[in-house]
Amino acid sequence: MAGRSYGQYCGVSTALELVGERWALLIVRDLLVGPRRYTDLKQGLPRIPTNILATRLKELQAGGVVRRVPLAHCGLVYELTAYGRELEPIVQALGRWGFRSMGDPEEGDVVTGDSLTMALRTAFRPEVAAVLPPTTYQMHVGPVVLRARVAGADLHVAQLTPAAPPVSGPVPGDAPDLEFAAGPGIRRVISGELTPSVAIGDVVRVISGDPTLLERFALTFHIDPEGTST
Amino acid sequence: MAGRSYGQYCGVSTALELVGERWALLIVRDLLVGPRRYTDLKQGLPRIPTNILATRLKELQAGGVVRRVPLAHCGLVYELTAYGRELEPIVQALGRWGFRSMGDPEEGDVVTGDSLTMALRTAFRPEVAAVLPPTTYQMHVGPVVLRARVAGADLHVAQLTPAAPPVSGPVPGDAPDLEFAAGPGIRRVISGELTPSVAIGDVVRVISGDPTLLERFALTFHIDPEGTST
DNA sequence: CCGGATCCGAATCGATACTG
DNA sequence: CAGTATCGATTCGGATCCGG
Repeated sequence: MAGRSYGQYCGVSTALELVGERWALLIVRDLLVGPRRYTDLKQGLPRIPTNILATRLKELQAGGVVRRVPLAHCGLVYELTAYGRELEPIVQALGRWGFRSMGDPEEGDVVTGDSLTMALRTAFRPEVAAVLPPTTYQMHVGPVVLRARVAGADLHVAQLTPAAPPVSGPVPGDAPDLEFAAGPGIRRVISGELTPSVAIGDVVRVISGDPTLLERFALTFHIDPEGTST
Repeated sequence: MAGRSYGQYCGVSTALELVGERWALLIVRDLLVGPRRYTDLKQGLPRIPTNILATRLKELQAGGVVRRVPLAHCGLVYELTAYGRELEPIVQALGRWGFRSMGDPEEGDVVTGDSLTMALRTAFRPEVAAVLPPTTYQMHVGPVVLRARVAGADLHVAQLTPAAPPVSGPVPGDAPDLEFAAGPGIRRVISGELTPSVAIGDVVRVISGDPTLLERFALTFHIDPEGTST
């Protein structure tokens, strides 16, 4: 194993030995949304080989980043330790930094519920949201359906995607103020390259609610492609 | 190349495709200190295979992170683009996060001038330094010699290590207020596990100047091992 | 010396299949 | 559901070599 070490006594190289291997930070990204079972992770990372996932989870446990928690009645989940959760600002900063290098999606690229949830949390501007009225957005991106409830400086994202609708009553929470389906171009709305009004009908299709609320959405969720916001 | 893609349309995976490969962020770390020539990078990353270094530099250029700059009279240097420099807070955050997992150095681990320079910049607390008198520290860690000049909220680190001493006059700048040699245990001073007075004679050997200035050093450069500071 | 390119064995990764 | 096992395709690591 000495061959895998960077051979430096340094915080950065130590960090990279813990979470710098291929796929590791994407596993962390998904676990930042919540505890996940092995199968959930595999589904959220469609291209990860199963043996790599198993190996990474063992390494992350050995590094004190992830914990394996047997569930009461069925199966088990992986969850981040407190130490692992401290990676959230780093993962978000990486997401912000990588944001402006995302071109258009490659053939076969997917958007997952967890990645979109983290993207929303990354783009969320609490100080802007705080001065806007509480709003619930429901968005469809490909097969993913998310509900983002913004109230004051707080954001709560729920994934409705693979959930079988409960027999009685609609989805949890109140009805969304705005429901829309977005293509990949939603990225340009988040970055401000595209104004919401232009986006409507092009990359955004409003399903229900007041279309002008898309403006509020763009104010609430924003990533400046120039690094001005750090 | 499609086999190397994470297959996700997401800022984090995009970032990891740019700087997530092995060694890439350590190259960035060294370039954050300043432009470096190929040979400098190779020396600062003693364990990197030369073909990997060449490959990474090409990939980082293709990603717009690094630029290749021919020098006027001799050779050329690599330097970060503006986009690459935006990785500084991320590299620092990784260094802070990894800091508390650094055990004692493994056999063969090295400390380089660039890694120590970044470590100092990472541990530097401008708001604390601002209320302390200007101070110049000169530290020896293994073969590395660094001079850190703290003035108000500003820090300037110079590497004296491999520099042939100029024929006339001493090293640049004024004489250090405190000069000391530190072992790996200096880490415990930075983290506050060890008080400066205890450290003296154990992990720190004062060469010249007032030994009580080590206290000021520990106040100026500090990384809280608990994630309280984020 | 600087800035790599080349070659080769060892380790890892990726894809698929299989099991308790 | 939660992984192992297997195996070819890549990549990594170490060393050497080469043109300026």
